Amino acid sequence: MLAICKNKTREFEAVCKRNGLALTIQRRVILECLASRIDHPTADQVYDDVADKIKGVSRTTVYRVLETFVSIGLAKKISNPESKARFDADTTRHHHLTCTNCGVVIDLFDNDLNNLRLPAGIEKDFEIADYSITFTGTCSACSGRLLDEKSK
Amino acid sequence: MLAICKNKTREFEAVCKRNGLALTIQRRVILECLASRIDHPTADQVYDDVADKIKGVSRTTVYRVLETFVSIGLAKKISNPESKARFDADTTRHHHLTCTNCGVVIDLFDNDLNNLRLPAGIEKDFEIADYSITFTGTCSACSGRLLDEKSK
DNA sequence: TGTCGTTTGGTAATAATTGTCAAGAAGAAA
DNA sequence: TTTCTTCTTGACAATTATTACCAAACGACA
Repeated sequence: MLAICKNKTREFEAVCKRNGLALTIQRRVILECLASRIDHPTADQVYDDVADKIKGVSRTTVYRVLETFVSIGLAKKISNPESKARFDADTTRHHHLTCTNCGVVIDLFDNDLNNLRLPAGIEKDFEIADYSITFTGTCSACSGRLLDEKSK
Repeated sequence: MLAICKNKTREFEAVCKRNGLALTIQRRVILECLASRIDHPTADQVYDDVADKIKGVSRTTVYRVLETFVSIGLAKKISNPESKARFDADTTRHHHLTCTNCGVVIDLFDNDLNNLRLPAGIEKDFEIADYSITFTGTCSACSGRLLDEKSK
């Protein structure tokens, strides 16, 4: 995890430089915060984290910086059925288990799923850059909770 | 398409009855509207459609009814990276091409993709109910547009 | 260190969604 | 079909999520 963060920091500096973006404290801390989490936080959740570390950060800045990260490829917005954006600093191909009960999003890494044979002929109408599979269902925490409620 | 709508209407009546829900004009029209579209509209887009057909519908009602449809299985919220919910009356397994430029969501039906071999051992920690693949990239309309802009 | 263009913070505005509650319709019973 | 009960809706207020704006502050480079 630490190694990942270190690499991410180096990537951050390189990508910012390449894109002519200043290395500000805000960008640095927001990236660190996002990269250290595996729970695909919303912008507001990132803000809550960051607010403890930088006195007086603005919510606006967090939203703006996250958007910047997406545009330069340092982060991704992940697909989810909620009506708010969730961010992920891991931009490599992987998939998600999302609990329809509590909304938690769990990463799923799987080599076979990363190398699907795509249906022939699509590329004519749509240039596919990447894909991600969203598995919907019930996480183990919610399974237990739901069973408990039924047994009452 | 008409046949699909007819089936959907029958399903609508059956499912409402089974769940003890009244067959109101609002629910009927909202379902018809959603089922007749293939573009995965947001709640507001559905509202715009429905507002023409029922005098004085409330936006609240549209949001509420769509949520009801999801809870009784007549519709799904589809996963997308935007910060608003999109709905789909087709609850059978299928996948989506979403354009990262304009946001359009195109259906993709493919037998192979519908029968993926899931990684072993997951089911212990997460009960998978279904899955859907989101392909991200550029739709043909945007490809053309982006090329045009470059050539200027 | 000074300059200059980039970024940020604060606030207001907008978009998306939800909560509340009285009035109005559906469905069952008579 | 009329009445009654309960489910739904509509109007409006309240939240939540996100964006726009602009003056002040900061980072990069000479």
